[in-house]
Amino acid sequence: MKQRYNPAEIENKWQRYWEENKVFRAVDFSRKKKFYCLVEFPYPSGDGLHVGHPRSYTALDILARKKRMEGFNVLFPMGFDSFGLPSENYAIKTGIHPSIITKQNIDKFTRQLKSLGFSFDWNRMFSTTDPDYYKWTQWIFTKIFEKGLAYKARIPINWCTSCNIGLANEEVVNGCCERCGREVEKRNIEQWMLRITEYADRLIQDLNDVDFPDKVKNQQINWIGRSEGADVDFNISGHPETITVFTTRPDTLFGATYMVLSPEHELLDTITTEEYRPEVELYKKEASRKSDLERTELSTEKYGIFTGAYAINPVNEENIPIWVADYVLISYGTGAIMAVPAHDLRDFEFAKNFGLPIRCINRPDEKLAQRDGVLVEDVLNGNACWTLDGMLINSTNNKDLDINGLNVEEATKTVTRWLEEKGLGGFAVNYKLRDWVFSRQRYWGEPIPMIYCDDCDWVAVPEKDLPVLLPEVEKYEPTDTGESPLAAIKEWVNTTCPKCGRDAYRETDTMPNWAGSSWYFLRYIDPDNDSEIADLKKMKYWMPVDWYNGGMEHTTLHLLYSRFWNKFLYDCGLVPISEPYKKRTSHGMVLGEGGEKMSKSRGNVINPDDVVREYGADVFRVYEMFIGPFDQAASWDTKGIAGIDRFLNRVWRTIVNNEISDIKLNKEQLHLLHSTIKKVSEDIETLDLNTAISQMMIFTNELRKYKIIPMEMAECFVKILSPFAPHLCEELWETLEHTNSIAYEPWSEYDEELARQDFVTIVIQVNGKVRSQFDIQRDTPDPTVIDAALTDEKIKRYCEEREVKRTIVVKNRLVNIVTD
RNA sequence: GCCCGGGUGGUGGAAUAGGUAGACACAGCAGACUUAAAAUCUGCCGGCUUUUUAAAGCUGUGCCGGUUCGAGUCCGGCCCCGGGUACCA
Repeated sequence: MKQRYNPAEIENKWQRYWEENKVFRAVDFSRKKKFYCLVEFPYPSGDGLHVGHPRSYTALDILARKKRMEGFNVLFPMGFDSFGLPSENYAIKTGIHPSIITKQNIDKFTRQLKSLGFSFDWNRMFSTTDPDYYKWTQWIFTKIFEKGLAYKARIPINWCTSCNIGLANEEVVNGCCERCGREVEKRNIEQWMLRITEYADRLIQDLNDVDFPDKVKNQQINWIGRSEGADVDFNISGHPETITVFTTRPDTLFGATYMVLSPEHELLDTITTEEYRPEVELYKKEASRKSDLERTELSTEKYGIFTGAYAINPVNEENIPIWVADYVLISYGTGAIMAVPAHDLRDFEFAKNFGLPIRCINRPDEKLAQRDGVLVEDVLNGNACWTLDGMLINSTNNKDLDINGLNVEEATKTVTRWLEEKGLGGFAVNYKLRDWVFSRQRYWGEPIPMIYCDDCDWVAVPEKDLPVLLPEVEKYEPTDTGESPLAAIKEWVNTTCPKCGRDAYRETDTMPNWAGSSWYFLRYIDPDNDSEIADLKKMKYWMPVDWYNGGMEHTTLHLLYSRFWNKFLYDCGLVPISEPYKKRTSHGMVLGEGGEKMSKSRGNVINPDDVVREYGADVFRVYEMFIGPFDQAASWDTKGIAGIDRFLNRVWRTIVNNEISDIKLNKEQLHLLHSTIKKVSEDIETLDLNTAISQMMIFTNELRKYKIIPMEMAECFVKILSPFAPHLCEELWETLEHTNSIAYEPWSEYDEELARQDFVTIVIQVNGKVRSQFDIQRDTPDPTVIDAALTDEKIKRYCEEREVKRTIVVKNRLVNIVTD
């Protein structure tokens, strides 16, 4: 009589079996229905697998395994996103080539992943650093360039002085470098940019067609930050140029009392008068020195300088002073605003500081003002700011524009139309989303496949010359000029123009690590294709990804970028559908034992290898799923895992040590079995895996009470447990005298009728309080149930000397007796 | 500030559509087995109160109020925690 199973032994045995028999190969063009199940591939860090990784992989492995048993042809691939800084920084420290480190790390990850028994199709594995793969990453870039969506721009970018690297807006967290935490400053560098803004509207629109959590959709929509308004052209007194401003409130045009330019605005030098030039120059210098962090930190006190120039308000020809202030950003809208202090909080604050006029042109709606505790009088006098709806006043030029008496919406429409008619501006849309800074001045990334020729300008490297391989270098550090280490290799940099054959030089920037992950889901479909990114027919069979799970932290970066690339490829006719991911879910983080993030410095890191060694892979998998709701953060509990160890060993003992025979199931057994199959089947589809496991525990606790276990119960149960604990269940399946792998056994089915109970417990309430209960046949008619309730001994006591006014019956649940 | 989540026993968490709050598990306590320990098995386990035990009553899902026969669940106001975003005109 064995007390415990030996995980090491059976896990080894079955992992070998799966590999040798190619059990989890996905078959292209199989007649079965396809299911493409995807998890975000990892960056293979030197630390090895984190316990957070298996949370995502196990959940979708369970889903993938269930789908196979349900007859789907499942594609569940794995690969590695291996370009990036950690390997490069390690190379700088040790002088070992990043490719060697990367290879070691991938080997380690692969071994760890295999030890957990995930049903990946390892045959399709690749790494973004494989030249066979990044050839096509580069090729896609050349397509983007050819379509005019990649361009070089000399713009102020975020520069981390510690990493010596340009950062995308998305990599700057609170004005600091996402990686090292160092403050970020501004620096002008020529960068390759991708016009993701061109796709902004579609990236919002098409969210309607996909099954993503609202949280994810909202975050993407907010990140893209579409806002509608109007562009308005202002003439400048004494200058031929005009300054265009973007406003979401064209209705407030009559309330504009000054204008503000960003310190980086191109017309600032032109319009500044001699008298104010020294001050403005000084202010510009100060502003350029400030980092984004400082700019936002100083946000409490708005500060600016008068330029001496005046703009002419197009609606009423009024001269308004032009100021410069860094609360106006060059990177949004036109870098210039019209200031309406009476109806914009920032302008109000600024006007207060500098004694600029505040002119109310919108009488607040009484109800709204009352709700917000604002006195209408104060707004009318310019002593308070009102940004909400109301009735327009003081808003006519006494000629062709009069919006007095209108509300905000009506006035906005009227003014916008007027601007369009007069040729002074009109409807405009702006986005918070910026174009994607695609250049990195680093070594360990895909070389951007571009060649510069004095005669032909930038020319894309032709397909036949791809990939542009990373050359060997001696030093991996970026140069002090901020250029990539590649710039120092003259024989690599100097080349000839693919167009005209004259001397030319290569781009030395490399791609960001978001590049390789922007299309990897396509490559899994056809990983060995050496003539195109992937075969269109195969993509038509497999795409879209049916279910994509990943971290919440990738919502605004990876998820948006890869949707963008896929849409671009779709527009080129290279992929079959516009939205790559049909359904998206996100897993919560796995925290350390105290609820804190796991980190070496805290010394609370759990190593999956240790857990597998002590308890086995199946216990590890089931524990990670039992730990809490899948989409929420969960903290590791070393004691909690013991409960799962007990559970799986109980399952083992129950089936191995008991008599199992082909006997008929009684009513309770039928109900237990069918309700369990139902619960587990449904919960897997919603990734409520903790409650699925809980139900299987209830089932096991019942089953082990039996003297003789019916074969049907044993078999059905082992099948539904098998996605969770695949090694154990393969072994048990063999014990139950089956010779095939359980992986493709048909999923246990349930009968809706049998899953329901024959007898139900009816609770009796008196005036809403539970007083008694009784069992009765399911679906007993109401009058019978009421009768039974009223004749209940305890209830009789409660109802003595009281009149029963009303009875409420909830079918199969309760009776509530209302007395006076 | 704005946009999302979330506050349930000592702990992780359950609770379909407004219908028995605390499933399942961890920890704890008591017991069985054992020379002993581990493992395993059995029972108890929100708080307060009453009782002779079996039991019974009250109270209880962040706080205050409301709707309802009935609220963890719905509505209004507030507090706290987590995530995202931040002068976006």
